Amino acid sequence: MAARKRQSRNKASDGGERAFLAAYDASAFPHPSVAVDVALVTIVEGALRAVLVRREEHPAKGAWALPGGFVGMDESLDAAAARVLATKVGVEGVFVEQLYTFGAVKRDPRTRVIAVAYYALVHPGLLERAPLNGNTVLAELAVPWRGESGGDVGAVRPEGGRLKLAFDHAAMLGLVVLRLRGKLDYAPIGFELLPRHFTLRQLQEVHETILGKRLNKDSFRRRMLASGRIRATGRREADVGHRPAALYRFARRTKR
Amino acid sequence: MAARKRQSRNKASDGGERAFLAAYDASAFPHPSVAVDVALVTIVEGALRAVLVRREEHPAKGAWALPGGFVGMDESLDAAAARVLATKVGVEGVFVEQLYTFGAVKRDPRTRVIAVAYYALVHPGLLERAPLNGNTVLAELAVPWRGESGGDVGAVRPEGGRLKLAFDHAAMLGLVVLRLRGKLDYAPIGFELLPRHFTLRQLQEVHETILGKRLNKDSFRRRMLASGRIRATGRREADVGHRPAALYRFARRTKR
DNA sequence: AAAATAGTGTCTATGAGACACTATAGT
DNA sequence: ACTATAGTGTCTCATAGACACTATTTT
Repeated sequence: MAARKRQSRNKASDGGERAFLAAYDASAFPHPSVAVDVALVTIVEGALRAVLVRREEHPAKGAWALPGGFVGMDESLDAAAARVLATKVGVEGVFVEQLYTFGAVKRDPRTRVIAVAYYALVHPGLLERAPLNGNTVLAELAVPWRGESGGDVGAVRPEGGRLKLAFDHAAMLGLVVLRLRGKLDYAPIGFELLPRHFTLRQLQEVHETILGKRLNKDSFRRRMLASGRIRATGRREADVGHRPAALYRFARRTKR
Repeated sequence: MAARKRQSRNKASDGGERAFLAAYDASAFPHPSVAVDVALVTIVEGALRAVLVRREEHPAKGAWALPGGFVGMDESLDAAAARVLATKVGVEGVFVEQLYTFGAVKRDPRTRVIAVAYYALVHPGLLERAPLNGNTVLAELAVPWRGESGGDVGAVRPEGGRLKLAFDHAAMLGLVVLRLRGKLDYAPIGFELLPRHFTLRQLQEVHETILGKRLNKDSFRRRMLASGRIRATGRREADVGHRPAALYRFARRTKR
């Protein structure tokens, strides 16, 4: 396919199938750019946070954006998302899932850019080596709606101060929260935000943070223990100033 | 990083924003093609069906594909999906929702094509004027898995005979079924597949078809009546050979 | 011993499934 | 009158929420 592109650039071409295939030459008519934007989400101090990068160039210069990049011609979308995480945030091997594709014509003023949004979940301990300097911040998410209403989600500096979000990234973050809330009960989302061993209390706090509401302790314990998705490690937490809780780990298989 | 490409094209250039914007010239480096593929789904005789079109050209010539088309430079993704439905199937104003974006490098052998998959729901009565000739068929979906396992979904001619699906369209249809099953209880999906007025029995049959399993009649009635999403019209069905059922209609607002 | 949270047992409210029964159309 | 399905009433079972109580660690 790449070989055929040469023909239209060096306008040598004839009839038959070769001509047909040349019609699909990528440069024969204009194509949109395709980018991936990845919301790398974690939980710190009982609040959802996401990595944002300040834009140093036009458009939306000075605004804050999700880490992103253009999709290479020989790179799958999933691979592009993983590359963005690895090169821009220094994170690898974490949970990543495609979210939604944003394709409004004017979403990027410079040219047509179709953005495939992804989200990734990570335990905050894994972000310690991430380059959180002046250009990159682990912003706290401000969700101005309850339940599964949906809508834009804002970003605030941990020490305070609202961040202006670039393009449609407030909508992307809104969809991330909506997706997390929707899938929390069905998919192993909570575990991705915790260290390998965790207590039921920690897991409940993660669920409460994602859902934005308090949960019943007794019912939560029963549901989790009955779900078959967690397994006791036999160990307990230490140095906690009260009765130590049992430590659990995520069990890959849902045994039914 | 893309800023460096500017010299390759418009070599007349100065500092400042103009030069910067020129760097994003769409033809400065190769872009993938972006297409939309739309699964137009309906229910006939207790089975899910989708419109498929036979490919008359390479690649995958002779195989059956979802109606699709390339996204125009001045056309949003949603608009492209609506255009495909209108021009290729003659259907307008129906429920359409984005599903997933398929971006494997080799999914289309001719060149790089990223496909944004959509699904649409329609009552079969609306397809009567659709061009269902030799090139277009309303294929029955064959779901080889239960529940929410997921996986490829096949297509069968209504009169029998398996259809070979082009590209990754079996995976797209699989995701459609998975999405329908997942959203059935939360979103107004069932109503889109029924005429304006319907009986509870018809609604239950739609749910059973989507879920691929039988439902409890009593519980289904109670759930639907308590959901606040349907409203009695006061009318009843006629000419049914037994006690006629009350007709309901979809109530837009969920009153809680 | 005091403080603090972990963990258990039990009661209640709610909703799904099951079943029996009554209602009402066409034939 | 018969048939077939609509629609109602009630019982049971499973699960979530609420509450009371016991257990176990650090200070």
